[in-house]
Amino acid sequence: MTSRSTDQKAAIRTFIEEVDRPVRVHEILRGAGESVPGIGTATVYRAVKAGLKAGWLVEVHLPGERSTAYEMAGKDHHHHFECRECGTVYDVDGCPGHLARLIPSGFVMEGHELVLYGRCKVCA
Amino acid sequence: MTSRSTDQKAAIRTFIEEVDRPVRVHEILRGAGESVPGIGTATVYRAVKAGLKAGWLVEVHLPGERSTAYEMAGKDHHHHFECRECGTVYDVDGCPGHLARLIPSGFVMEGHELVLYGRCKVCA
DNA sequence: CTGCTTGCAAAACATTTGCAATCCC
DNA sequence: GGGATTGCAAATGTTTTGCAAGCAG
Repeated sequence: MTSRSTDQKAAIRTFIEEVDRPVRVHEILRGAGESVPGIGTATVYRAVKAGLKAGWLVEVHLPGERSTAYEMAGKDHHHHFECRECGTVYDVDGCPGHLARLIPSGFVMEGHELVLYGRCKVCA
Repeated sequence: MTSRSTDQKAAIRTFIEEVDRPVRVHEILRGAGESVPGIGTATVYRAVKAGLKAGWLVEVHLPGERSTAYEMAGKDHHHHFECRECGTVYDVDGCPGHLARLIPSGFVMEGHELVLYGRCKVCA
């Protein structure tokens, strides 16, 4: 039941830390694959699942994307901006706040997710 | 290239109109299947794709859901609330607004998507 | 009739799981 | 050595596409 350290896990976590933006599994596979050739898809999924449970990773859901993205947890509360031109996802600091006022009484708000989209500085 | 009217297409559109909330393909299949028994999955996907292109349908992406949901277009600007208990998705009127202030200068905002989640009135 | 539509089955993807071989401790 | 871990392949679940048969116009 104890967790062991392996080259694969290290490469996966290091890659996600270094890119510092939401990445999808196939990007992780490519990135971590440079340090550990032959790394398998299942290994990435297992590491990601473990990271979510351990709390050092969080999911990022992007409208229009069929695959889930992930980024390091522990950042300040923030949201995302997806460029419709190049597909890159940027972190956006800040939050509109006071969202609970939007829901009907009797409902309990536990969280929210916000994605802005348009064109980034490079593509505008 | 012309579009013909069929019982399947009518049933699909009618069902989505009547439920008046985001629905997934398997829900449409069940709902429209009551009017047109034997309707196929591919038919629903094709009708949905056509609806998106024609503009009377819009996609709704729900965090944590593997399948995309759809609802009628043309409603007033609104967002969604997903109950973590029963999975039902509700429309939420209103919008935090002033979101463009969150993005760095040089970026151009074209739209946004917001999903609130928690427990609905029934499950709270 | 002509050719758009449909349902079925197979194909394309994303994600998960079973398993034998392998590696950490 | 013992059990966690890995890569592969098979299994799931979602969405798309090829195709022969069926219906709208």
